Amino acid sequence: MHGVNVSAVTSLLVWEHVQPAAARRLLTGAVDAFAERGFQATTTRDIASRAGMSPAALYVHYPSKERLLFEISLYGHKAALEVLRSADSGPTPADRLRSLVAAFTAWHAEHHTIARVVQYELAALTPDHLAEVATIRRAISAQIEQVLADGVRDGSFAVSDLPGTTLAVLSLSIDVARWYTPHRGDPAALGKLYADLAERMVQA
Amino acid sequence: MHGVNVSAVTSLLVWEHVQPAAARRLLTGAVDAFAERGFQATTTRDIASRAGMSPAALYVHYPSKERLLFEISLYGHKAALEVLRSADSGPTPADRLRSLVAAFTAWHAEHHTIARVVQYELAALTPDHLAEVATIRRAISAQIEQVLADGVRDGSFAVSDLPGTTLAVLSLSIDVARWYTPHRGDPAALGKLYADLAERMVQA
DNA sequence: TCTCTGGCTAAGCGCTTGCTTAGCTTCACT
DNA sequence: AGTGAAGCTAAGCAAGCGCTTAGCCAGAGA
Repeated sequence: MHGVNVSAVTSLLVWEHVQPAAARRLLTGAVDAFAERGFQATTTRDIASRAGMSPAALYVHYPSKERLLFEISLYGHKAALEVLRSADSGPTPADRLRSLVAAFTAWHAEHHTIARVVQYELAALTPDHLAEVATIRRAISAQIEQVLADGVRDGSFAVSDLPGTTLAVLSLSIDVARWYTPHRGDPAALGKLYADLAERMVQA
Repeated sequence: MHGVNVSAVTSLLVWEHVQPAAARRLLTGAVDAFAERGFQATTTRDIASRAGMSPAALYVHYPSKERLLFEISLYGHKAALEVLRSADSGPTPADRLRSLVAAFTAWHAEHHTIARVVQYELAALTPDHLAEVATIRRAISAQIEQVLADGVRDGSFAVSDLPGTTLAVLSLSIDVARWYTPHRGDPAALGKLYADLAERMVQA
């Protein structure tokens, strides 16, 4: 019933590290299902059938449905943080901010199914798993806050409320995961627009 | 088990039009539960027990769990649009934008439980109910887009991508529903901050 | 006083859920 | 050829789901 679709094809590269292939098919199926319907509305039978397997096969590779969610959420958070870390470059705070926002926004558009799970399914994680993921989330916002602080210090940014503005900049990119679909334009172009808007939000 | 809490107290004024009182208690219980766990993870038994009733009592007042969601979502959307309409005033587009963003943001903070249901539970509505709510959503974004267009026309705003910027301004406020909790500060102060940020995003 | 209506509960129905069990097949390695 | 592990399926279990049924009770109207 479920053939190879665009999302599964892109995911092939993203989830290359997941072995064996059957475990990866279950995982990409779960990403699509969780993004589409949410964790609670997704059944293990749905996930298994997207991977072309019987329901029981899921438990050969993952001990529970929640563990599948955690695997996705953890990797997604790590990927998002990595995107920010490698984008944080440029001669001035303004350049760095533009680069950060462009990359973070484009990632949320490009990987909007993963991003949807990362941003909106936290409540379904166990307390332990949530705590692990929360650590990465703090690192993500710290990355933005640092650039804003650097810009304030050298006088290129005028920010009255640093934590509040950090959250606002993050919100801009994160909310992309809520509404983005491929027909809404090129992720890179969206990233440029948002980089522009973010810069104007803070520049002195 | 569930006593009168802050949320229920505030909701008393908001949901005054829902009669009889038992139907209102079910509705406010559902708002809290849906906001906390999401629609799919909320059971009719949970909603009923928050209202201090047996599970079957829910069906005396509402024909289904989805109908309860629709009632909340429809009223929430209407309230959000009303907030925007009555805030759209001021001599210049910049004044109007500031007023709109401040009010819309403060509403999402003040009524963050309702807002959470409004913004993040659309997928659980039936197609018919979703269509009805989508009409209001279009009116909401049209309200923002109009002010931006007016500012562009009189030269006070510089906006390269009107629909994209409209969406970004909306995102700023909407995402508040995702992270806001009462200990994160005064809704009005947050509204002022966001009004400031939005104005800077677009001003020429 | 009797009856009707609105609001409620106890019990439970049919179904779906996450997950388990038992067992089959394939295949690398000896 | 024989063995063990890995990967899978058919079948099904206990629990929980949304919702229904049957009936109780208080209070208003005749």
